[in-house]
Amino acid sequence: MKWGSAPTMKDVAREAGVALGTVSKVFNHGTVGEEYRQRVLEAAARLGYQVNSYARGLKTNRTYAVAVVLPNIINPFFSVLTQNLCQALTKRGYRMFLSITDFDPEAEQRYIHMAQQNQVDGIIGLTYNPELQVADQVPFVSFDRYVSPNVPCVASDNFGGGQMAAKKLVELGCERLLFLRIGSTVAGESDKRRDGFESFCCGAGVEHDTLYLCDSDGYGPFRSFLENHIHQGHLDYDGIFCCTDGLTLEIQKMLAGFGIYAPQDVQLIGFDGTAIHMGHTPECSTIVQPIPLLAETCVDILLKEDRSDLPSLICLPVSYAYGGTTRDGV
Amino acid sequence: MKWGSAPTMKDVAREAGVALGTVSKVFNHGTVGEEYRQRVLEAAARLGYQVNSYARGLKTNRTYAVAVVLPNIINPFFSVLTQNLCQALTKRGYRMFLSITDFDPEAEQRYIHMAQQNQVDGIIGLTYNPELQVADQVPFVSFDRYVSPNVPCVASDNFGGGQMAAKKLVELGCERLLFLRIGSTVAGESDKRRDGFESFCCGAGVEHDTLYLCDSDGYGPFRSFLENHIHQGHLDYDGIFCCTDGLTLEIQKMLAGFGIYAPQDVQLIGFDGTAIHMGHTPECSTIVQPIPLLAETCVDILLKEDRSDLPSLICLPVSYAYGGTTRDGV
DNA sequence: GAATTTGAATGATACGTTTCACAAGAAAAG
DNA sequence: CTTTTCTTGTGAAACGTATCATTCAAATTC
Repeated sequence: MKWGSAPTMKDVAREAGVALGTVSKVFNHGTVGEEYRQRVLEAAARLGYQVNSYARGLKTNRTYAVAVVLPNIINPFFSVLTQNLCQALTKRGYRMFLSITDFDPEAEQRYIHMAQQNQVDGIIGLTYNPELQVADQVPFVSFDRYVSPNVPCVASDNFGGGQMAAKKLVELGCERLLFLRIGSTVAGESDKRRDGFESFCCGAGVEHDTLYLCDSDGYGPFRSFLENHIHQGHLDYDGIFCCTDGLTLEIQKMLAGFGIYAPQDVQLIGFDGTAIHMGHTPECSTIVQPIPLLAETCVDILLKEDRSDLPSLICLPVSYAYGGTTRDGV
Repeated sequence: MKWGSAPTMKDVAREAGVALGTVSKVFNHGTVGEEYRQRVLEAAARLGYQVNSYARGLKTNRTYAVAVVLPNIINPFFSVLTQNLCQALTKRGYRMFLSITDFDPEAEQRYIHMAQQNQVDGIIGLTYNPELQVADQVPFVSFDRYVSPNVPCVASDNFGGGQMAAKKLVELGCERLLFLRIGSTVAGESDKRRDGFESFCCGAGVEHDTLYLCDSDGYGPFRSFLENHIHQGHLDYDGIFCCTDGLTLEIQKMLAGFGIYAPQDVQLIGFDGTAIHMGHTPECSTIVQPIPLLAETCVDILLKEDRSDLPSLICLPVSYAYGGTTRDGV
């Protein structure tokens, strides 16, 4: 063994006085006699041998690495999701290779390409590029977004969550509901929150309005909208469903600026419930996404051996959690 | 080229009618005639060829991958740091392997081992295992914590930050200061916040107290401490420096429960300032860590060619940001 | 005890690159 | 016209592993 460079199997074999293949078997699933196994393990320990995973990857075409492509991890929902993905992958013996796109469609494509350069056993992506090219070569699971017919999409039951929020608000006495949304221009599963909300309202004959914004619009339009619907210190709506916990908090602050407080004057329900997954009590009443389950499911589907007959959309159940902005205090 | 398996350089060479080595040169820094280069590139495009980075890694011993080992990424400080690390690495053409230890010393050691066996080009770690074994083989940069003599440590100027906080509070009229800390039992650079705080107080002859807790203690002791120092609705301290923005918010809530409000009754300063890096205005006045710079510095030092003569500790400058919990409102 | 099966060690081969010594031709120098 | 220098294409030889067809001995069966 040359000094300075890492010891190889050949070194271990020489040190242990066995054949190369025997050493290989020890570090894989081969059957090796107990005596030989010990000899090899000792020699390996003595030399500080570690498997070279690049040589292994070259031979096996398996890398035990999965690429996770996300717009960012600053948004608590994404950071909690990432952490759960990381744990789910680790549990199965996989490592996580994280790419952050910052919502840049080109970056998304670039990362997907890079990941496919034979470096990864699969990709989990939350992408906004509507014309993303994904080679069938590498297993791909999409989060929240439809990519192409053969790419499974994992998401929360956004429709059900929207219904749940509206139903809850009505049960708590609300009579004029409002749905507020801000997000990407590219539609995803999460936009079904509105559909669920409207479906319930229409079905139950509840008065309701909707304000649907894109990130580029900023919060300004919310402010003017609310302003236009406040008369003599009184808001036209008594229940608001916001597409996100983050938005809920912003709206709460905004309304407080107008002297309108939750839950006395208006009840607010958000979506995500990440605070719960962070071990805190939620800062607002919310529809909780089952993040750990979402992560597990993504990984399960991604690593499924049988790649034929994959589901195209998996919706996972959400739940409601009280968090102070509604009048169902525990 | 066998169907179903990715095309190799050999396939490209055959397709282009050139030698294997020529193809290789095209995808590296070799000098190749313009005509040949075109032929190769076209053939590669036609075949959809992509470099197999495992074979490349095997030959070059360079993987362009860096492992990042963190306790979690749910804490906003860590998630912002991770995002910045990711960007800094990407900018230099490196990929990021992310491992989450959840503060488990064994997991830390396991991940470091794994990272080394996976032949990453370097490791950036924030670890709490006091007896962490790090092979000199792989470059290592530690965040906030001293690991061993030859492992550079990158951190904010925590001492200076502590001084700054105390100074600011005094400038804003505080006369009895309190420092509150909760964190790991393992000491790190961030514990110098207290030292800086005390240094200033002692130097300036300011009355001050300190409460130093570990995670396992929970917030209970804070509550009792504060309770014991409230007499007739009046807190003994008029300025509190909390070791973290998160703690600041907790303390603020706790005090509000006692009818004591910031900044009227007491001024609070936190540490981290992640809200700023997330594009929000901070929720509390705070000492801001220069997270982008921290990330850049970690990466710079990690990837420095000349590994001799590395600094053992790099302290980066912090700054103060107003956030509503002090009386210096803009 | 001979024949057969089983279990385990062996070592050559291939994976897809990079690299390097060489060759071949063109250009420059004498 | 010869010699030298440069440029650029070539193909063989690693890199460290997994695999597989062999081989060899021991265990089992008849």
